[in-house]
Amino acid sequence: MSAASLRARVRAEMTDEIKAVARRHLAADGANLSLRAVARDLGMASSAVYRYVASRDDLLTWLIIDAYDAVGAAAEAAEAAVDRADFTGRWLATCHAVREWALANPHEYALIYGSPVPGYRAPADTVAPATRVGRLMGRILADARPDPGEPVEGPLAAELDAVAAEVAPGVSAAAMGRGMAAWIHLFGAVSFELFGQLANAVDERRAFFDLQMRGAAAVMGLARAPGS
Amino acid sequence: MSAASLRARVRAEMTDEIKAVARRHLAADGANLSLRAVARDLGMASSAVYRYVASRDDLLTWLIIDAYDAVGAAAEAAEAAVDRADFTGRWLATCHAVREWALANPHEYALIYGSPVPGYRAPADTVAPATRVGRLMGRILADARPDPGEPVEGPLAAELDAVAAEVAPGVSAAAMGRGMAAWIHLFGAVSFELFGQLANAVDERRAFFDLQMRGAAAVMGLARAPGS
DNA sequence: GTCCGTCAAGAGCAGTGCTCGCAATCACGT
DNA sequence: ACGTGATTGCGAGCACTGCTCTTGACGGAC
Repeated sequence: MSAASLRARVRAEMTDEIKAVARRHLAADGANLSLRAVARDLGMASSAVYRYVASRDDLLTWLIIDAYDAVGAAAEAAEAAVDRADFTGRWLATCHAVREWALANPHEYALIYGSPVPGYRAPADTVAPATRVGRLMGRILADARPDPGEPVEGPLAAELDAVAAEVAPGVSAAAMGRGMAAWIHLFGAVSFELFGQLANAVDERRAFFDLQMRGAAAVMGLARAPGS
Repeated sequence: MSAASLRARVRAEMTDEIKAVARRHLAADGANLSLRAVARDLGMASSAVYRYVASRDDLLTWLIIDAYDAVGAAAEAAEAAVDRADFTGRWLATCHAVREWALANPHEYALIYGSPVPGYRAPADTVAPATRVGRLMGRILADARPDPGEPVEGPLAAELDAVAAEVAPGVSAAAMGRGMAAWIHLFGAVSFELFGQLANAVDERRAFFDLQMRGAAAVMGLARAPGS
């Protein structure tokens, strides 16, 4: 009948359902989700889900890939809504989108940007989606044509050039280094806020984050946003 | 006999021994250390260690406090060895000390700067040791008397002033904001390196980190290190 | 010398990831 | 149209976890 056999289609639906329930459990209980519990929620024996999921780590990998895709999509959507010439605006839209997604999905954020879960080794499937936000930032940086700055010395220069060639063509090694500083700054700020390092220090979370990311934009050498 | 009764002394020794074994297990297996396993290593029944440890979370809290103290001590020792007038040098010494401690004790680092372990709520005892590295950075910043910069607006300014009053007296809100940017940058960079976000991007880890932290020093407004 | 606090042990509960054999079912190829 | 074989689900079971409770024994304090 269909291109995919009925069996395969039912199987795909089943795996989707497992993923959905697992994501719900992840949101509720964090990374210590239990296969047995999702099996219970699905109304079937724990051993039955092993027909679809190779292991608990396998299930986590699915969720990790989905999470990377979700932040990436959120960031891209927010960035796309900004005037292409407003580089700082594009950068800030990206930052706030990432932060808001993280606040809305804290456990999923922790899954991808927190400490690796013990005994878990990230398979190769996860590296491609993981680069999505970085690539978006690279595009902004390349469009902004930042000041090349003083040349970087040593073997590091070649590596930064390689990174630039991959995500931000035409950007110098030094500017790429500053771009990665902003990248680190972004996820560092979100992680600190989410993981509680800002407790008892700053309550104006959004304003603080905004200040931080504007500073990062300046370091990167993005043009000042129109009307700010 | 002694000031502390014999009972209390034996008890203290026992808890120290438990902590030591637990730290060994943490280093080997990560945050999913099991009380039963450390009990086995100690040659006693799992139920016996509950005489000394209230719960697994309690044990984790001990290790967290120790870890905060250990990074703090490592950073302070490295920073103390640098000429007081060389602010950038003091900053870089702090950064590299933190990074090297983290590389040597990855699981302990993950415990304190990674995602919070699921279901674990950090007790109040952990907040004091947690500020140790931040306070050290504050002292460097205050000594460097950075440019006040443009005033920060809104309620955030008061919060930044309060933070400055606590860790870096005499520093303006804007400069404090830049100092916190460096703070975030430091731990963001270490976390990214340790948690695998730099994989397939940069191999010259130390040189990259050094470049990043020199950039952070510049952003903070520290004086350029003598002879660099 | 008795007494009571402290300690360690064992059994047990509820939960986990994961495996394996058995039974049923149901889409598919002939 | 039908037999069949792959696919699915189940239950029992293993080894493990955190944690509780009871029981027995040791030993310092009075």
